[in-house]
Amino acid sequence: MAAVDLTTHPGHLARRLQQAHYLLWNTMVSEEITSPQFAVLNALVAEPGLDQRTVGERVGLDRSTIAEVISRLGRRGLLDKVRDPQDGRRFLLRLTEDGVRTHRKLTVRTARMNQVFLAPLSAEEQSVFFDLIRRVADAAEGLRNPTEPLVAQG
Amino acid sequence: MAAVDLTTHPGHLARRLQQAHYLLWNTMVSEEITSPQFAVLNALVAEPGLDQRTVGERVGLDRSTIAEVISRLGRRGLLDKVRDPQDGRRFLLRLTEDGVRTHRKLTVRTARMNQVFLAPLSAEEQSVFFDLIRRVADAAEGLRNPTEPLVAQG
DNA sequence: ACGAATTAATCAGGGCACTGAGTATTTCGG
DNA sequence: CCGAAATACTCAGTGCCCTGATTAATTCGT
Repeated sequence: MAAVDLTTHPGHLARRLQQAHYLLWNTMVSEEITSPQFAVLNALVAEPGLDQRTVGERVGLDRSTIAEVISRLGRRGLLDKVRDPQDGRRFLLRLTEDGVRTHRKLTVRTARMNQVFLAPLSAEEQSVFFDLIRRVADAAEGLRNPTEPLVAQG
Repeated sequence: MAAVDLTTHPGHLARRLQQAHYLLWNTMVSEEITSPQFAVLNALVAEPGLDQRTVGERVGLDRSTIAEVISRLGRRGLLDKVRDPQDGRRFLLRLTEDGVRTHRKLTVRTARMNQVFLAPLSAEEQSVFFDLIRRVADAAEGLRNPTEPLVAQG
């Protein structure tokens, strides 16, 4: 009797959206490389030689998850991991030839997939879609991440 | 050099949105009961006596995941599982007293959390947010789910 | 009535995501 | 210089999410 309507719950919608994306990715992009894995490849194309923690920060994966993802990409021979001679705690990451090739190939397919995924929305709606999700996600991230006391000094 | 901008990738945004939601849920709603678990409780408040597969359908969880979630809720004593006397393949699910109480308690907290989560958006923006996400998710689901050949027989 | 197809649930296996605890290395304070 | 704090990474544990294969029960066609 006191059941709520989940279609007005942003968390439920976010989960369903991600599931839908997962499915489409699998059929249109790759069954081997996942979307988070592609995000890591992409980060290392943009900034080769990043360490593990920073890559995680760039793509939004915590320390444990990024370790697993990188381990899988390493096993597939898509990236190399070398200890930083300057700082023995860090591992520096760099794509292999194969990693770069894979990233290039998937970039094309991903673009196609995004078009299909967003096809139900007009161009303006797509911009709004990005804007609204980004604002909600950023704000919620900010709640957890006290980015300095936020004082307006001056 | 050929790196793409992930903030224009709906899949990446969907993942970040869900992560943000996960965090907020943990701090504002419950550390014990997860959002998918709440969805299952909610489905059984609306329709007591559903079988496992149907609950999964209602909340958007596949056969394997729904089995795990239900097993956890059962272990916590929030629902009962009895074999359907009419059809020995099915298990009929029903919340316990404790399950109903838990659902009621979390319903209140969830509403509060949704307000905080959506606070960055105006009321109209929130409607648009729901509408756009729902349309994209539904369309993508439809791609995978050929809802009958769609013939207009006359 | 009886074998074949269908259906509900389970199991094995891979991947994502988080927390808390532990290890190794560097940095900082006295 | 040396011990304490900070930092990068690893490990153990829990939970979500999917696929493909298997098992048990029902239904359907002949």
